[in-house]
Amino acid sequence: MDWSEERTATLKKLWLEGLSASQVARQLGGVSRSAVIGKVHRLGITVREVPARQRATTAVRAPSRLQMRRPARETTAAPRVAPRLARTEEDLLPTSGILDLDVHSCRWPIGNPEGDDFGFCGRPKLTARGSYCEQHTAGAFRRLSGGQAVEAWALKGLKERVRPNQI
DNA sequence: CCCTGATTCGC
DNA sequence: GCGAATCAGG
Repeated sequence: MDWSEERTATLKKLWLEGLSASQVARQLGGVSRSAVIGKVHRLGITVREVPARQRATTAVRAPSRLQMRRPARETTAAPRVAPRLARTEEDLLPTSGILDLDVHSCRWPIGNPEGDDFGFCGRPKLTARGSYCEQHTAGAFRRLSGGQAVEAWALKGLKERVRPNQI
């Protein structure tokens, strides 16, 4: 079995509906749970629209599959320097809903996750491994007149609900 | 033991 | 890009 466009779409749909990896695998047929998880990661859709009632894990890194220790890659980690506030409102306009996100989309969350306006920046990511576009990565964000320097989405109270590097 | 997702890396 | 193997957990 290969990941045809159709099967990929089905996977994406079921996963975002909140089915577990094994459930998705059973429904698709011909693929293992691992295959589904691998594909989900490559698609960059780690966070689901409807979280499973029991999220089994809390994002722990697994050691190397072999004994071999290699230098830790900095792949899924958020940028070391947290992006700052947007300088203008235009910078905050989302271009993507969660269904539009792909591997190359900036995952900066915008709006209220429980509201209709919620979306993601969606502009091209600066690097393949990173999470954000150039603006959201590079410190193009400035503090507002208040003087505070924190992520815009954190200011809106989203921080407790959204883990940007896993979206 | 059943299950969950996360991660690595040979292929 | 793919996914088995292996990890940390519920």
